[in-house]
Amino acid sequence: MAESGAEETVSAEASGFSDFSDSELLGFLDLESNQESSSPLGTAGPSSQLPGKDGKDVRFPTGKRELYISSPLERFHLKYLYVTDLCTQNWCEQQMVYGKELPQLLSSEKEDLLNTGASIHLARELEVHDLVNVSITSKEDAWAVKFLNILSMVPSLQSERRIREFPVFGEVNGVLLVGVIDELHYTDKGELELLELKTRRFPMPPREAQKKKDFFQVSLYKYIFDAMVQGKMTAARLIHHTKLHPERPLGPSVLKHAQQGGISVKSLGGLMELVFLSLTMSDLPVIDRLKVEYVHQETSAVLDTEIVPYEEKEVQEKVLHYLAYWTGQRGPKGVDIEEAWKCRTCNYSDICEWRKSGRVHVSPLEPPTKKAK
DNA sequence: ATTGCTGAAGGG
Repeated sequence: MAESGAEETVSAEASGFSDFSDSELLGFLDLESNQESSSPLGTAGPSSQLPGKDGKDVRFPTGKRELYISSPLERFHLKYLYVTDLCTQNWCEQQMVYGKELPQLLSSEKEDLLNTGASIHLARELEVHDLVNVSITSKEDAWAVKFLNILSMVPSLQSERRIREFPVFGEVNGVLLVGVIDELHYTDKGELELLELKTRRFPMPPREAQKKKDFFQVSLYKYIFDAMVQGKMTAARLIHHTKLHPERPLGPSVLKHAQQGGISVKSLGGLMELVFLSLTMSDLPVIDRLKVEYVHQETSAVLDTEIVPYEEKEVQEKVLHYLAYWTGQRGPKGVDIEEAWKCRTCNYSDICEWRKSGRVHVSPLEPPTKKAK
């Protein structure tokens, strides 16, 4: 489906905004907007509820020796978390923490692995839409681009096309989570299916720990996506978390591309309202099927395909547990002894406090145990 | 502004 869209590159003015890189806007390729597409019968999945009304400002007594230990969320100056933060946390929470504290370079071997995976993903993305560079100079611009992408993708999905890299965001237990869904499409049975592609260096199926993490990832995407289409995420809550300024003028490049996409907005606030209308009024169902596909990087051979059972309670429990670390209700936890093998490939095993605490006592340098047959 | 700030995922 190689549709040629307006391809355009706007180079970023190097005007002191080195902190902001260009953002990418998807080409608006489907302005015919076939809104008459039959709405697939959403086989009503388990209704997701977002707990945590939050909004309660905790007051710290100004009294004498009230010590306030800031939460990791505050210490790292994070207004929100990525879905993949929680997934890394699922792999090893302690490793995730070190990754935030010491974002050192990965080993080049690991870097190659990740880059190869990223380029395979990019190639797939380009199969369904073009990319357009948009100059941005503020976080409002960055979010506006994200919203414009959603506005272009929703109709595309509803006219039976697959969409890739769909942005999601949602409030869970008072914390904003942000992520990107790899792919969404309708199956021939009319079910809305989420597909997560995982590429692998070696032509072997994933082990249990890997699957557990990936299953959690897609389940969390569904949790957030469902809440979005059910109108549970509001502009007000998003603004609350991100501290976005809805009335701050958008940059010229963003405005230009909005116009080219047939969207007339002047402010971020107006754009946000459009997005929430689009999400809730487009007859989008909740996600019916979660699929993870493992593919060999070199040969593209499919190594494993998994249909993930969605257990809403388990997802909620896990998220609650992970967020308890972030909100300072508990300290970080490393892997259990059975998963000490993960330490072998961890960059932080030398300095790992969890290991020093003796909870894991398998040396990462220890040779693999030979299995006598 | 005194107090600032983030492409997400990439794979194991």
